[in-house]
Amino acid sequence: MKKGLIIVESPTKAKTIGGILGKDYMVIATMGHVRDLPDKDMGINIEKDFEPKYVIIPGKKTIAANLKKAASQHDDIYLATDEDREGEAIAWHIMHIIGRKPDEIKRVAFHEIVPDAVREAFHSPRGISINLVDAQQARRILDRIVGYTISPFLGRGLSAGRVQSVALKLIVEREKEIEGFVSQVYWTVKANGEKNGKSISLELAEISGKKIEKYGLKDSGGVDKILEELKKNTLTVTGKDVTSKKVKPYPPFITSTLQQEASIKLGFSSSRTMAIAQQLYEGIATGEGSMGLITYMRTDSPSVAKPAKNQVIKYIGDSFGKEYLPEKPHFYKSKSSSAQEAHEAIRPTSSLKTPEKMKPFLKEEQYKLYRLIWERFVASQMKEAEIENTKIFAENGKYGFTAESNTVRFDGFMKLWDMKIDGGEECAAEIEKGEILNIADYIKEEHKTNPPPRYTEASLIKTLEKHGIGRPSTYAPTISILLNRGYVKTEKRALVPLKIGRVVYEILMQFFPDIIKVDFTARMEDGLDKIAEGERRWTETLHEFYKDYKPLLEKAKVKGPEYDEIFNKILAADKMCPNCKIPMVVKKGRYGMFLGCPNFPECTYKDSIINEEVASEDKACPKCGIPLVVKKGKFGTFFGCPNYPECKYTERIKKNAHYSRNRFKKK
DNA sequence: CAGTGAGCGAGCTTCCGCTTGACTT
Repeated sequence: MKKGLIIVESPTKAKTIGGILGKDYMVIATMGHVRDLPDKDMGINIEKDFEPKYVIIPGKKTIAANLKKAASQHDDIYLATDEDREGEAIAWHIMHIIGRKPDEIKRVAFHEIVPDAVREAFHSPRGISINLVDAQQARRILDRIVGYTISPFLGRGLSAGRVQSVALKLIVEREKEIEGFVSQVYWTVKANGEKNGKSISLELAEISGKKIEKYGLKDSGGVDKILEELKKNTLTVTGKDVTSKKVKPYPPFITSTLQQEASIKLGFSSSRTMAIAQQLYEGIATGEGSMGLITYMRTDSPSVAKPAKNQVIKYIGDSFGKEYLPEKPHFYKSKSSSAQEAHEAIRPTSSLKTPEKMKPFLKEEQYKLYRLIWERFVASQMKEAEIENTKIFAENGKYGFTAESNTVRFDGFMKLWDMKIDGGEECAAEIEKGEILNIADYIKEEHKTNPPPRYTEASLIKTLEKHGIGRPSTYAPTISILLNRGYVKTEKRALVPLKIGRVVYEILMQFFPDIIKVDFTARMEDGLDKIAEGERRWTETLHEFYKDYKPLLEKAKVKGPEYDEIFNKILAADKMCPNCKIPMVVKKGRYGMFLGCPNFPECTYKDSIINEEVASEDKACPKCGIPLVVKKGKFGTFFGCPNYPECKYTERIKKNAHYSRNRFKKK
């Protein structure tokens, strides 16, 4: 008989804990949630104080059975799920599944899976925090109500939710901003010359002591006059300002920053980054057996376990020299108030496993990502870089010019972590006050203002995180949902809304504007905090939400003409029925949306809706090498080769293969 | 589920968050 049963979420965590505590304990992994609201219906009795109906998740029946069996064989049961809202709820659900009372289980938690922290946690077990569980229930139920009432309102194949719909809103509104952007022409004036054989360029910054605003010179004729005047005089250096500044390293990675950097530096999508990180976490076969190379990859905390910190500090001293160590070790904490910090930062499990040493055991993409994680972590504990900044001020009559240069005095962490420092004018440091500059020419340069850039997966995740929307485990899946539903597509890594996405956005703005406000989640989180702190009952928070939500729902049920107008305006734009010569309208059938003639049933002409932008994706026939075209078949639209019937190549439209929501579902 | 080379069909699938399976010939 073993001493006790330990229940955790992840199999890797189970293995590590087993290794620390020895064979006296049995460790089981739940693979995340085991019990949840049912899939097929709402599962909430709103009239009865939002009473939830929980069921074993279909794909988790075996795990639930294993848990029950193991529990019956052990007296001591330790629920060691993550110490956050979801982890507490998982522990609570397991308690119910195995049929134990609160005083018959022990709740233990640790933020770092290192021997000291784990042993200490097992010495001081606590009970389940029902307040935290209630906060999770409120979150879960609110999301279910929103998702399961708005989605059917939109129609088959379409969906809405607290997180995905805000993501969609950000993308659509950015696109509108770009479409409505009016570019403005503006000018800059430069003085180009040389000193000691090096070129220098100063920019006009002031006129009569007044600073020129950004995009301030809009008149080409006026700029020409300035140039004329400038040519009459010399340019004298009137000031030189040298300052030194320290640049701190970046914190070690958390999920969102890893996804951002992997996108920028490696060109990986969020889901690809997560899949590769998962491999590094689960274990890589090296000469000394299989071992996890990185810590857990779904985290919102940049904190670092003490042994790991000591190890990297020693490594830096040994490999780079003591001068690369900061006076005091850097300490990082989360910037986000919504962070739950159940895990530590994403870092190598050992700093001594350098990317070069590990390279023989890694696939190319694994190596690239591991290297990024390793370098970011080691750099995060290195000394600040020292940058010397030189500013030059020069005058030509009433016109003031400036030039700037940056020089790295001490590279510090930049020895490892590439950071762009704008060098500026290389000879600015050699210029002295009082000097008359040798200016060959004054020129004007034409510029135009640019619209804001489209979101990329990385910048969207950054924005969502900033507003506390979504969690480390959902950033990549949320983007996959938008892609798979045909709401958006990627174009050179930028997210571009499609017609279907615009329809959903317009409908949500019309009927549920409050739900897709960017600060909706923040306000929800405030409510959840109150529940977690025991200041409020979870049902009260839900009642308060539902009081405002219900009228919206009632109003939406009526739909009204504006509902159809939005669909027709975007999806049936300019499509005419060839028989009746009148505009077609969007119809909703068993198999989804299609275009029909308003004269139905007299006229039965119909046509498919094609999310045209999807069709324009640069997909080529692998046999013929020519772009595929959208075809219509009995199961809807698909990509086909234009060479049909000679070439019968086909491809399914949409479906991002990286992620499917229903992987655990069984028939 | 997968699959599609023509022309069905007018209300039943959907959310967010946890976590990666391991079929019997």
